[in-house]
Amino acid sequence: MRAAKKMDTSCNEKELDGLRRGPWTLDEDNLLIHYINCHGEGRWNSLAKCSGLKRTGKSCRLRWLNYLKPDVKHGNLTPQEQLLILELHSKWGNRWSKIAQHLPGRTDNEIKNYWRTKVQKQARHLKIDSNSKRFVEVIRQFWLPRLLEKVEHSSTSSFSTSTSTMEVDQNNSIPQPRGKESLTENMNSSSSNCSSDSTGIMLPYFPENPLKSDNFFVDNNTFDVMSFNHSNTQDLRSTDMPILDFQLTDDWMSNGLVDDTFWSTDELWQFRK
DNA sequence: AAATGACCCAACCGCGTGTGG
DNA sequence: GCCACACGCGGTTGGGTCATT
Repeated sequence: MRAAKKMDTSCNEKELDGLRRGPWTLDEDNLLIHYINCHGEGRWNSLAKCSGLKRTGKSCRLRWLNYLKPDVKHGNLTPQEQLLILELHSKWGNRWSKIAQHLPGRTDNEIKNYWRTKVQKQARHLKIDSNSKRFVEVIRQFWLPRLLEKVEHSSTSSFSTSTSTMEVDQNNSIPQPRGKESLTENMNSSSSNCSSDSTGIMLPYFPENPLKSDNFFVDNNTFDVMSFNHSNTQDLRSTDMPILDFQLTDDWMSNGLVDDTFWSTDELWQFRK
């Protein structure tokens, strides 16, 4: 475990005003877990004081929610989860906690790190602003079809249908993957809600503040990543996209790159020199 | 084997929001 | 309405690890 490695290094630990900072030790973790098991979580400042931890309430809360909480998943994001992140980010932007609500066991911090290290990295390589419509289009045209194939493959090999269907809290605002603004839906490029940018490419419509748009609130409560129309991915793959100076690697599409545990975005791009 | 740079992620910080007195 | 406090969110950073030269 990565944290365990860090626990060995106490040289970075700082103490300011009697409060410790930096990596958590095993003893601190155990103390926090034990205290929460006995008293429950919440009231973080008093928890920090009463537990005997020389940490701020904030630090305790973060450590618990992001790492120690039993239902926190550790390990690489599945293709299904990556697909969902791309989909939801296209709707909500950097609303990490909101996105995380729809990925059980994943934290906003983890999703945020994924976006910054994997997705934004690709945007940098392509010299495209990751928040631009153009990058959304790149994702829509190239990235999602591959992820869908990946999802499809993993669902037939190791995932059951139920694991690819994500239940969404009925009481919360619910994204509509099949809706007008769905990235995946717009892969069909036939949506009437597309707009055209200066390149003449049809772009999906994204309201400036999706949270205020009724279009994102739906009347069903199931997000089924398997329900997307996969048949068009072949068509998309053969579509000419002359606007960008890169191409997808053929290798990625071969069976050899299917990995049940993690899909590297690096496999997607092969840059022309 | 050593040096260097890139990558990754846990943790911190500042700020906004909600709540109770 | 105002204030203080607690909590949560999003952005950023520090440093350990990995890959490359």
